[in-house]
Amino acid sequence: MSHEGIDLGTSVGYLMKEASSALRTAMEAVLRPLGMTITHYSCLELLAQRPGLSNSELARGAFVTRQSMHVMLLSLERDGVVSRPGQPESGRVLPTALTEKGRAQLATASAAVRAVEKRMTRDLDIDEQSRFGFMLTQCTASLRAG
Amino acid sequence: MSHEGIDLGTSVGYLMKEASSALRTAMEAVLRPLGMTITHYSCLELLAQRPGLSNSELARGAFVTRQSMHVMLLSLERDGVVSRPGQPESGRVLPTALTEKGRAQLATASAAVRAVEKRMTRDLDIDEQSRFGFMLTQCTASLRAG
DNA sequence: TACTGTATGTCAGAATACTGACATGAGTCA
DNA sequence: TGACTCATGTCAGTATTCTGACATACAGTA
Repeated sequence: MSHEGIDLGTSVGYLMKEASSALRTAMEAVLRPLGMTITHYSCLELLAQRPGLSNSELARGAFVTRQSMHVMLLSLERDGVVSRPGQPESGRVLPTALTEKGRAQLATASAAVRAVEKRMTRDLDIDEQSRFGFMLTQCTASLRAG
Repeated sequence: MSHEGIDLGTSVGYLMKEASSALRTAMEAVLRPLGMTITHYSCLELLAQRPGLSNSELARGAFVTRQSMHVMLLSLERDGVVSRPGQPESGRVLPTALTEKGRAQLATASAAVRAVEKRMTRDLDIDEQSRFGFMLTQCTASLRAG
């Protein structure tokens, strides 16, 4: 009576978990010396590309709950890396912005993360990289479609 | 002065994080009704395929620390899902085995997870799936090579 | 207007995984 | 033999994220 389960060696799901775990480990390794976590970095990178993002929007972009992002923003605000208005302009949304200190922090971190990403895909040529990215996007869409 | 960072929309790293986050969410959604977490399920699946795995080996296979797996095994043992000898045969390694209850639990969970994985790759044909898996493996290897 | 549904910011507590540390056992090598 | 290195199981404490909950704000609709 053998278990008709998932062959971990060839399961795309397992391989994806393995790869993302390796990516996570590699990113933590380069961010730790900078005193940053992955969520910390993700938050800064998101704000650099789309300034004024709200707490909830940042949470979705960093793939954590808005509660988790909330505590992250509190500490980033305390450290003077980001700033938020005391009162919302309309509704409840508090748009967040990078400070100069935040931009400086991000510059270093972003270079380090770019190096990791480059290392990850070093065995894939341009066409393969774009094909790979497209497949990942397809997987994401299919999973979310339910 | 624009930020020369990572374009999140096309970054392979970001797309991978997005996909693995979607996979995680989908797996949690099907495992939660069964009263199982992803680590819980991973542990059972590993044991089904390679009976007698030690705590440390299970940890590596599930991509968590051996300390985390240790507390997981304690609760699985308490629930009668796995069993370990009271004393090691040699060294300090305690080989773990699934109980009948554990096998039953796994059968249900494994079917649910297989369905999720199938959904994830439903837009990829056989060749693309194998190509995708190979690319993931390459990424993992490159990241670990440092 | 009133109502419903959806989204937000925030607080509190629980669950989960992590880092640090220690002792034990096996293997290697001088 | 003894010293050294490495991997393991385990304990303790910390950190991070999550779930649950609440009040608030807006858009759409009857």
